[in-house]
Amino acid sequence: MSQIQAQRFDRIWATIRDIPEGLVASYGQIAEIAGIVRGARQVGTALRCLPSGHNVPWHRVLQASGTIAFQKGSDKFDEQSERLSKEGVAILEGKVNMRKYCWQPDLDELLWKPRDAWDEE
DNA sequence: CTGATGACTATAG
DNA sequence: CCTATAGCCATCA
Repeated sequence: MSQIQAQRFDRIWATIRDIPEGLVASYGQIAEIAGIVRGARQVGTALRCLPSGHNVPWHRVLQASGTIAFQKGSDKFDEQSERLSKEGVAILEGKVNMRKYCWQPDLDELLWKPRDAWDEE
């Protein structure tokens, strides 16, 4: 794996770490904030490649529709829905009300992150 | 190199 | 709401 790709993963993970507890974001949203155009699938790829021992709240990432990306009934599906419930995010039939729980980072919050560190690639 | 795959999304019917 | 389709692009075999 190249350096650039590793940094891209880091950026994705860092973005997801910024999602506050009790809120969620979509894959496309994470990609956009991380500065990756049309990168929804890459966000999924990055999460799939999460190293063990990470502290990334991957369960706060959902599809744009608010649906959990895993197949209903799978272990991952159950784990994600349980983790979200524990944080106070209501799950109904494997879906979340994005209107209510979607993370909308403030402009301040975005500026607070030094963009210089992102442009190194 | 090449083709298949997927933790995606938007659009159309 | 559901299915089908078509883009998408890093990974992986």
